[in-house]
Amino acid sequence: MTEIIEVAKPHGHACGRKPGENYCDTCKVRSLAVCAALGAEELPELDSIVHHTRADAKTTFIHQGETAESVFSVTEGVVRLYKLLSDGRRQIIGFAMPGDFLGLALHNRYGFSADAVDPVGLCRFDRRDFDNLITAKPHFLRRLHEFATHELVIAQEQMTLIGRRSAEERVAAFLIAMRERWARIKGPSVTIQLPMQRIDMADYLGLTIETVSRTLTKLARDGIILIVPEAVRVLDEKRLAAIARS
Amino acid sequence: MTEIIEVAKPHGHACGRKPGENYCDTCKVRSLAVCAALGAEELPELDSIVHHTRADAKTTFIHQGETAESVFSVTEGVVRLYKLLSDGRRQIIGFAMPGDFLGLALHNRYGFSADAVDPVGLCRFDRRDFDNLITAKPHFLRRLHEFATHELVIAQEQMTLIGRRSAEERVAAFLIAMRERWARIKGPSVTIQLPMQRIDMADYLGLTIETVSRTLTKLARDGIILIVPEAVRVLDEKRLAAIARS
DNA sequence: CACCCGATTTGATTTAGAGCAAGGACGGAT
DNA sequence: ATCCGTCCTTGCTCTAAATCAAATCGGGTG
Repeated sequence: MTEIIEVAKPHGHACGRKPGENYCDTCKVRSLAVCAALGAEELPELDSIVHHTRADAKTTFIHQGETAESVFSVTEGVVRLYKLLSDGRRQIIGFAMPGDFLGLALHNRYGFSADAVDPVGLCRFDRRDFDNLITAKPHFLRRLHEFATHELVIAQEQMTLIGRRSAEERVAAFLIAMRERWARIKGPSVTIQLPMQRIDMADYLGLTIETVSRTLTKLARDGIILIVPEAVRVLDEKRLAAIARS
Repeated sequence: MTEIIEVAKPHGHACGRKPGENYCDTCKVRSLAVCAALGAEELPELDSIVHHTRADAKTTFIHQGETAESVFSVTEGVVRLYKLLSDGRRQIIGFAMPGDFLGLALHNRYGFSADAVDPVGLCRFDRRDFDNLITAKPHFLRRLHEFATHELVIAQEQMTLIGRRSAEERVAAFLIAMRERWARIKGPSVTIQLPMQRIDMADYLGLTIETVSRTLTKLARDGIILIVPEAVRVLDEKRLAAIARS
């Protein structure tokens, strides 16, 4: 029942805030997020409808089937998005990271649930407000559309991964994808942060926790990676990529 | 090497065509397609950039990896969209039917191939022209974005289907999905047209041809469906839905 | 009509990964 | 330091679906 915590704003919108003084100005992930479509002069408009919130690790802040009243942009931390079947089987449809937008794939109700893997920072938008912004700013809609088509590309690649590739290929491809995503946010590194649990990787890759564990162990035994807490270190980039490419 | 055939237009755009006289006016699937976003007075603009084409059964008209110079709207027939791995494994990422749009999930190059399952009618647009139209008409972009988010919802459901459901559940869900799609186009029917081959269903569902065949045979033996050439007849809707729902 | 060829079905066997059951590692609470 | 709970790993067994191998069906063609 834990819900997300709405962070109080030091300056209300209607108060005497000086022009240019807003959160979005100093946002570290603005250039990655949908917000990058808006110029500096438009930021106050964005700032006036954004609600800065946080979600504690392990809390669910989007519930599959509920009326979709908000959309979110992730500023910090990692979110897992998943679908649940009636008998408890789960498919993780994606991990959202800083700069990612949540709320593309929805109609009136959320088609998935979302929870914080670690402590997460979010910009929440009322769907109505967000819709008005889209209508007023076609270039913003365009950016959103680019995000949607990019998500679609990722989803189709994931279908191929799950439908046609072996456990080892899936795990290797996952590691490389995570590495590239972190690189965009934090810059390149041989250490791939994996804040999610093994079961999350399994539910993302259409495998079981045991298979993921065994596969990582095998990659480590083969000298391709080194398993460390919350991460893996890449030892043999070439071979890892070769496995992922199939 | 067979390429799509560009159909000659009886009226060139620059010629003395009377206002209101264009293909889109009489298009049977306009209300289903992206084109529905444009009012009657805007149709000539659409008509001026559309190229009516056909693709014979079995011909490939989008090649994965090639520069994406066109986007398409399907007016007739069924198209299979797929990704190929270097060793020949194939994942069909979707079947496009009349009203569907091809060209959402692309950047500079096509990320998938497409070929005609049966004879297909297509509206082809030059990407540049299409882009100009989008820029000029925000409501058209909006419609396109709705198509993209809808595709994304479908893709995420497919991920769940492939990643977490049994062969029988996959086949049952596929049959029901096909039935609903035909219903939108042609109206409801107990006969589900299946113009694609077993191997296409298999590659769509992440299974093998033998498993698809056996599963259909089992559904038929259980009195849930009747297998007929190019289609199946639904005999027990309730049980079919129950299997698909999991 | 007989033949051919591709698609599909069916049967027999194998296997990748699932499922089950212990251990082990690690972090937080007492 | 010890206990406890969660997560992760490992070993063993089982099974759903893959793979291999024939039939069988059906539509076109000479």
